[in-house]
Amino acid sequence: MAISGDEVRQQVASLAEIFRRQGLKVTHQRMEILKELVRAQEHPSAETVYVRVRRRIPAISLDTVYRTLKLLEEKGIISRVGSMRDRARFDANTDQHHHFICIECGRVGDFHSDVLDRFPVPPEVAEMGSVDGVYVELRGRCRKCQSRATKAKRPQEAAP
Amino acid sequence: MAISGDEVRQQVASLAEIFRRQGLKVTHQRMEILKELVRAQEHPSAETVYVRVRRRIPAISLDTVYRTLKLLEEKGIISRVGSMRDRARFDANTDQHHHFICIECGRVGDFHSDVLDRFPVPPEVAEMGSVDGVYVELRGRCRKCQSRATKAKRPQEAAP
DNA sequence: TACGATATACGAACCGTTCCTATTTACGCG
DNA sequence: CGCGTAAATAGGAACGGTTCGTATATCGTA
Repeated sequence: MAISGDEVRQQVASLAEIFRRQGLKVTHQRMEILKELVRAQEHPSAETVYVRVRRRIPAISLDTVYRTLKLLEEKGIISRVGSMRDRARFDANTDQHHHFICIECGRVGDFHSDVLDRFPVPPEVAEMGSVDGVYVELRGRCRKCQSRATKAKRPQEAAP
Repeated sequence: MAISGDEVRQQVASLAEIFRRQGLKVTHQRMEILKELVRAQEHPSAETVYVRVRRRIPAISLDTVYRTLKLLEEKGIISRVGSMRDRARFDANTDQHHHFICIECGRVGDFHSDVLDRFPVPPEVAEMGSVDGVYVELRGRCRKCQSRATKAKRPQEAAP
């Protein structure tokens, strides 16, 4: 859940500052998109944000919404629910297990964990509904991508 | 990691049985698709499976691969990596938190868990690479979908 | 206020996935 | 072992979410 009520009004006043701090231009469209997202309680889709923002900026384009959401994500101002990979990946193993995923190359590794399999459902979640599965992703960089990055970076680090 | 080596050869012989047990026809295409998936070590995409199976069945269509993978998933014979939702969802909250997601309507709820945030990286994962994030989804049915399902089912249960 | 860099709107393009439909195939039955 | 029928496939067209290309408009600064 995001913030709400009076808090929103206070925060909205400083949303422009968030953009400025990142060296981004403060445009009408960006302000409304971020405002709408902060106000939203339910993790909206790009389309949903688009529809809502259009109430105030009827001429806004869906493309601007997509570009802005992507930008905000890159700057760490917002986040994205779930693992939006480009394509589906399949697994012949249907046993209870979890994944390590390289955020650079997409490599997937399996692992097992009793702690995760037995993770007790927190009371706050129990109120939301019934849980019948735990899906966990550990995200990081695989060996190969790590060493590749090191090789590429060393010259830069050595530079003034 | 799936099974491998001698195990594969044994299992392949009984793959047909897996289909029959589910009341599905045993076709050349299905056999090769499942065989390829069982053999694969790296959670391949539909496209990858397609390319590989085409080495043995040059005329197979990509559509058949997609239909078969979907079918296998529905029957619980294979699984899918990650949360392939239809569209991206965004969140103005960038604090460390996790999600409850209703598998029926897609509703998303946030929750916090120190246990998950502090989850120690298992040694087997440490060997794969460096971990810098834990993403957890508790999957289930939200209150609304639960009660809707109950209402819809009762008449059926009452029927002969 | 004018200028240069950056953003926007719009429509076209993209890409993974699914749908449509004619043809082929698996397999229970004689 | 050949038939008949329901089920599966190939091929291509369609689809939906997302991104790109480009001319125009806007922000922030000098």
